[in-house]
Amino acid sequence: MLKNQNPKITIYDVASEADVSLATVSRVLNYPEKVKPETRERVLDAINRLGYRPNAIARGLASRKSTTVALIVPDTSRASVAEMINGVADIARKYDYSVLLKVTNSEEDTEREVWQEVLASQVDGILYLNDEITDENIKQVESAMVPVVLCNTKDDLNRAPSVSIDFEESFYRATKTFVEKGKKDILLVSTRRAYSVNAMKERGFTRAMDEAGLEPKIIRTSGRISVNYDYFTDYLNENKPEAAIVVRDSIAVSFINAASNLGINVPEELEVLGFQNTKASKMSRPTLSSIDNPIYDIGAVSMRLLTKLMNEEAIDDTNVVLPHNIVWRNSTK
Amino acid sequence: MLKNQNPKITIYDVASEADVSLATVSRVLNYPEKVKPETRERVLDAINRLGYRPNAIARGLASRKSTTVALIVPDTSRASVAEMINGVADIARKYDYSVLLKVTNSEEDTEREVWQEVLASQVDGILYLNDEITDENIKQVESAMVPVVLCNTKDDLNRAPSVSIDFEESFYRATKTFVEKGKKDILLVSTRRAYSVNAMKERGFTRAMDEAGLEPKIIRTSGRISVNYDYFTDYLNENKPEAAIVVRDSIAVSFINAASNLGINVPEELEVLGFQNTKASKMSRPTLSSIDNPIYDIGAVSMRLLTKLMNEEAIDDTNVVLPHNIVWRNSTK
DNA sequence: TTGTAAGCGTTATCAG
DNA sequence: CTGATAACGCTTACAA
Repeated sequence: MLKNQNPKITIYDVASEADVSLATVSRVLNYPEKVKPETRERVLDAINRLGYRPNAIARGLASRKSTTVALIVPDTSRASVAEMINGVADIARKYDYSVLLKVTNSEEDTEREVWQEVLASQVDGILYLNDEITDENIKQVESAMVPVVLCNTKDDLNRAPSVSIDFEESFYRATKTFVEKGKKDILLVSTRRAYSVNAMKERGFTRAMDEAGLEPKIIRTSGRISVNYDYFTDYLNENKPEAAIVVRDSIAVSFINAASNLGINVPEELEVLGFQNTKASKMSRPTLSSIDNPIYDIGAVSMRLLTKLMNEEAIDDTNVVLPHNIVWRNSTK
Repeated sequence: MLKNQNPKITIYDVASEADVSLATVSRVLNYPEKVKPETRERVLDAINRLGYRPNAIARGLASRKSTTVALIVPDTSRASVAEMINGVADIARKYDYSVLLKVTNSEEDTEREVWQEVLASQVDGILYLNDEITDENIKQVESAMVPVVLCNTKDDLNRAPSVSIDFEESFYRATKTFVEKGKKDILLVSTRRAYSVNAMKERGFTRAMDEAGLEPKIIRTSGRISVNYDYFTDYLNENKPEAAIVVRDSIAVSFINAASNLGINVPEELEVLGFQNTKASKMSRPTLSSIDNPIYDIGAVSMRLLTKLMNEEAIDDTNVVLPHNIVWRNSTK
């Protein structure tokens, strides 16, 4: 690290080097077409020679735009959020936006703080990524002075722009697939915590079961791997479902492992379908069939939508629903 | 989103509300002890009443500090980087730093661009997270005008501050454990791409094998799950190692799956040890023993080290080596 | 097409 | 302990 060296060169240095005023330098940077080609060349030359890079902060202050967006996430270690971040980052780079990362750890206090910080930080837009949208969140979104996009979630009432698949429909269709195969005893494995997206999944499941005149059985677990395993073992000792649809791949893998350990043959006696299509689905044995949630695309499309909102471009629908499909592997027949 | 509403309130508004000069407001924010308690109260009151939040950008321009660090990562979807980001984010928040996330996609061009952007963005420090440190990287580090910390990697020559475990030692010790159990035919499964950290792991393995007078067998695979699986199947048809140490958990799981599929009993006939101790190790069957790389801590400690560097605090050693241990599960005896 | 000058919202240096 | 006032490095009318 070179300190006190490489004295920061500013727009003034470039101006005098190119023998123009600083306004002209600024123009070639922002509106090159407004500058006569020759002088433009001269300025560009000077910029290269000096290795000048405009100070993003000064630029932000003067233009009242930071070309930065905040990305608020609960926890980066969940496979679903990590891959989404890649999508966001790629598109952000493409449109020359910087990404300020804020991790809330799913704690309400932290989340409130984070919103405050974000508003103070002068970002031009916000990407909010969470499994759960509360009314407080919606208020936060509405009171923000910049556009906000919800990624991978959706407010039931469409009060905020969002990008996700149709969770309810995906579980409805998945359930129907099993119904059509003649399964009667179909189980939905959901989470204890009432994530609003899981509520949508449950609705899709229940609707399909109701339509088929079958009883919609739902069990709810915590998220921890070891706890789940024991819980599933107990459950499967008492019950013999023919098929199970699980709201998260990692939970589905625990479910399969518990079943296998009890000598229940997957998929012959019990078919299992996960959700998300993460790497875990390929590593499990048998490999896990899974509803594919196009998470990278969701990140990318969210960021793109946000750029449109920030530029006040016309948009037909601010609630984007991406298509999804089911990847069939060996945990189903 | 409320636009053109909630007119941005500035330090001037607070000043007049509290009937002091803006300088005083600035002081209560930055050096509260330099302000008489009564006026301080008055100002604080005004701040609350108005809901004032200092504009981070203006502050950055005036103070020539952004209280922002850049976090450069190759790809967020790798389990190891995602969890590290959590560690970085937690400590950054604790010290009131913002985190600018830059994803390079492991592409050299993007990486070069990213360094340029980062230098222009006036961050106060840089966290560089990659499996591979090239000489070009070291040059970039050295030419940066702000401190840089390498996370989860290490330059052989200690030319840059870093935080990681002792990769070589961890593999040396792991190998020795197998040697002491009487294994002779021990295999190291590494990657084709010559990541410098994997080179260190290989050195540790080779040293332990050499000391024991055993032949250090190393195979190298690509990173893709399906390709690996076939490759391992072929290999295990021809060879019957007694133990395998694998440079990454996900690869280790593929290796176990390939072995199991061939009827090779893990751990009875073949013991397998992974590296990283990710969630995958608990989901695999048999569960995977793994060298635990304390990745969250590495992120946290890196960020902490960076804060010290940025504040020019005295530091005894800028190359931090964190302890590690091995978690034994069912893929070993 | 280019230059001048007034901000942008803070911090920081000096007086007082 | 507090108040003026000059930066910070850039964008953007407005003039020329």
